Amino acid sequence: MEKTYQPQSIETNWYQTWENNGYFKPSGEGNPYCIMIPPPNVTGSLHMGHGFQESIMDALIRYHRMLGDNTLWQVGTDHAGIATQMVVERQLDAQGISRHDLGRDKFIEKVWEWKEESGGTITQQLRRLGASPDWSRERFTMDDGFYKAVQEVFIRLYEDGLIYRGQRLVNWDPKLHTAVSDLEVLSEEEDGHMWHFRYPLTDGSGELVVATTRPETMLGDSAVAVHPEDERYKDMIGKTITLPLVGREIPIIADDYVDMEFGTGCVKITPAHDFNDYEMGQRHGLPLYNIFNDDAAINNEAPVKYRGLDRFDARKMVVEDLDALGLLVKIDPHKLKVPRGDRTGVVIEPYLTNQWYVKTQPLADEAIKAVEDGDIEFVPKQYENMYFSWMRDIQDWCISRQLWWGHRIPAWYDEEGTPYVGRSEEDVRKKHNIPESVALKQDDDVLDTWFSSGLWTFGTLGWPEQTEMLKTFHPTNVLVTGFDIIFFWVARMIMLTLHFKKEVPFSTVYVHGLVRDNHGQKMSKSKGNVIDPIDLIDGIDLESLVQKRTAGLMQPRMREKIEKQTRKDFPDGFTPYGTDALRYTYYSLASTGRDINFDVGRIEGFRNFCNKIWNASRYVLMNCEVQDEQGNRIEAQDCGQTGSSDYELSVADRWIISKLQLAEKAVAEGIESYRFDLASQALYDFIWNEYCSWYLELSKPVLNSDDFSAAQKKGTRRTMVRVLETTLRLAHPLMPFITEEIWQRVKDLAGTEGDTIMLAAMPICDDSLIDEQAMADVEWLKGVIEGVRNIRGEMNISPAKSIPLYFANGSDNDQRCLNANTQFLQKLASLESITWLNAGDEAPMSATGLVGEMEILVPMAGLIDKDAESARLNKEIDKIKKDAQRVEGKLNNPKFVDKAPEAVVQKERDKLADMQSALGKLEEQLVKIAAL
RNA sequence: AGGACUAUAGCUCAGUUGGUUAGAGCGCUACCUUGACAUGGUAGAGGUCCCCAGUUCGAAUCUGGGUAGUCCUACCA
Repeated sequence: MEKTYQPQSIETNWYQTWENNGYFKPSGEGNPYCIMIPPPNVTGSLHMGHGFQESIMDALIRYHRMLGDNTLWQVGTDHAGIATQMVVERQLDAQGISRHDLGRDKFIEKVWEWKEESGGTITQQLRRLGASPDWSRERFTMDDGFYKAVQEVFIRLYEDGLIYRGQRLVNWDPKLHTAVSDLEVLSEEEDGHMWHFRYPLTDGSGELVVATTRPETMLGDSAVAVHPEDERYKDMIGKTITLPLVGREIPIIADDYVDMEFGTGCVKITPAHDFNDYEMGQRHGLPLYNIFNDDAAINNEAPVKYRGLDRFDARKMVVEDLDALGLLVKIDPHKLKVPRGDRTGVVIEPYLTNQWYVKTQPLADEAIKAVEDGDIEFVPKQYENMYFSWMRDIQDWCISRQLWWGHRIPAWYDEEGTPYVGRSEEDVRKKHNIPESVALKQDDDVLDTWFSSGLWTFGTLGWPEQTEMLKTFHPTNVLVTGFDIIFFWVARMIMLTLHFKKEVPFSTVYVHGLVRDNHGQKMSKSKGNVIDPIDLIDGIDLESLVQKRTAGLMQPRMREKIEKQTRKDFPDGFTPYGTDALRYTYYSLASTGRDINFDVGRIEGFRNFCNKIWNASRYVLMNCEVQDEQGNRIEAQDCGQTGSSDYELSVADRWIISKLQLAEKAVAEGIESYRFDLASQALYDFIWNEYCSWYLELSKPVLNSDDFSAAQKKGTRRTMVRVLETTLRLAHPLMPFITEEIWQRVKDLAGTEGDTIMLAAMPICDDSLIDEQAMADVEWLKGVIEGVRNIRGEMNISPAKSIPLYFANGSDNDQRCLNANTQFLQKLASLESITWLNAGDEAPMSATGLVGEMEILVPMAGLIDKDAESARLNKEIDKIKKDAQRVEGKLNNPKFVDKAPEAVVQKERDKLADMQSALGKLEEQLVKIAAL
């Protein structure tokens, strides 16, 4: 074994082996356990959020697999309609080709080509993380099976009356020329203006002043509204306005919706271009004047002068023209929320079109009930509120998209535009008796990507066929996801699955937080703070990192800033930390679903942890094997065969076995409650602070001294290697690579068999192996050693210097412990001699420490400076005094003594007695020292 | 506007049903190349648990009110 842990040399090999041997497939035995991967975009690449999410899923999967469950991690990718189409369009754009030049079929061919070419990126990156899904079952949301499922779902929903086609306002993306759902629109506050215009009454009796943030829409006004109670305008209700620039005569109407306090109290109403106005238009039977075309440029409904103008140019011209007519009152600066497409960033228009909708209310009712009844549980719980509030106020879901890449809508139109829904043109003709003479044309639109991903849990398992996989693994156990797609995906999966499967898609939704940078900032390309998980695994030099972060940035100023920041934050780039360290970092930060701030400093600590495990294993092997000079095994030593009894277990052996049980319990509890931070913490603590720091140190005197028998040595070797082997299995779900690498070398020494640690048994806490006496005895030993080390440390006694140690005021138990642990003490505290003082024995002048009631003494002669020891004692005395005062105060308070439970009071009394006794001893000692 | 969440060591975070001497990792200080490991060891410093009030014998923990931050939902032209 190498002297230090080198992750890159072991990771890819093991992954290959696992995958090639089919270890990721369900075993076919045991309780089913299934997780569906949230399918990443097929053309995407791995970011920190994926890394976090996949690491969590992989830990759960590996844990359950090792528990013996029939474990399936279903993997696949999403066709991601808009995102993918945009990527390919951008590429074509670079060659000066538009998708319209190619035509639909050719374009789609191009997208498939692109998918073949780059679709493997993310799945390869998933492998680098050590993820263990069943790749043989990999799916794609546009593969044949999914096509069938999507069709079936659409048709059945249509037949159930839950899908309809309707004309209404939608969110229109003028760049993509498609409708998008409410969720795909992001509204941010931006600086804008409020324009005030005069609208003259037709009869010349006066005018109204309206305020608007969107002057160009006045070309489509069909009314002006005021509040019915508004005294200022009461008389004008029912009169008409002659709309400037257009010349249309439009009514002044009264509606409660108008806020008298806001602006002038008069609202221009443009039903075709505003959601609220649309509603009002419906209430008052107002006509709709659609003044835009698909590009959001002015169409022929508007006066000739404005036709063909872009909406923003039109705005300018309208304002200028109104000003020229003396109708512009004023322009105020105004902050307003501007709706933008989440993909394109352009301003979204409310636009009147025909679209397909899912009637969500009936589906949502069931979906709410499933969570209310506890059939689905969110972890953490508070996300259920978010879910409920959205579901209870859900709008119909616009599912058609005017894109080319996606699932084509299974609807055909005759020449009158009547839609017929069916599996194919033939099917439609048969169902509706449409003769060949009538031409049918399939709907050009495709379905919202989330419509197909909503079928993910059952679509991937073979539905609509009743497959064995479907029967075995559905409903799945847990969905691991971010809160940002609860509405997009989780809610819709629940609705669609309940409707079609009559069962929930999963029983638990584990919602994790967002991965941010170390300052709590969202990672984004434009901020230049993105960290690629692969770079953490493989390492990256500073120049490449700077290059990566600044590539493709538009503004040179940002570029400079990002470069500077990067050089400052990571002057050496990243060294290769390896997958296991990265994963461990994620786990350590995965607490209660809150966002995590990823600090690169932490990963280094866990890389060191890997190194610790590595070297501890080297030490164990060194003692359990006869090795050549390179450290290769020549032969195994006898580590106590399974079933043999020619060995003895020491207190230390029984202690570490006990501690191992507790660690097993803590890890299991952590994983099962999705507290990976607690699981990883417990494991870290056990391995580093108990196994390495104490147990392996305690093994040294046994193995290196002739004072111990062959049976004792064997007992130690046996415990050492078996605890290591068990710990590796315990750690495997969190750190798959290093554990496999080492396990292969120690398994036979520990009497274990198996081809891979992946399929070995997860260790489970055995209470009968917990030895309270052994744990107490080792605590005693640790107390004495730490006491001596404290004196050494504070007195600046060289660790190389062997010192004598005296024990005073010890009990029978202390003496028993001492006798049992003499050699350990001698070695670990580096003692030259040990002397037990009975009552009345004269003690030399010493530096002292307390272990319970017992005193340990390090003679001062030649070692200890009087002043330093006085200072040390004073420090200790002050500390205890302060604490004692507090406890005394409590006990002197009669209310406390009367009202607190007796056990609590007694505990305080005991505490005080201990402190007083300690104080007495220390003070006595201080006097002695001072008298020198 | 409504709602959720967060505030604990210099930094990133734990802290179970109110009873601890409030913890961990990193960083910091001093010492140490001892035979697994300097990606290491030993010892240590470091906290007004955001503020105020309340409940209680007792509050980091419960209640109310503030302050600051993050996020979600809905939005007034």
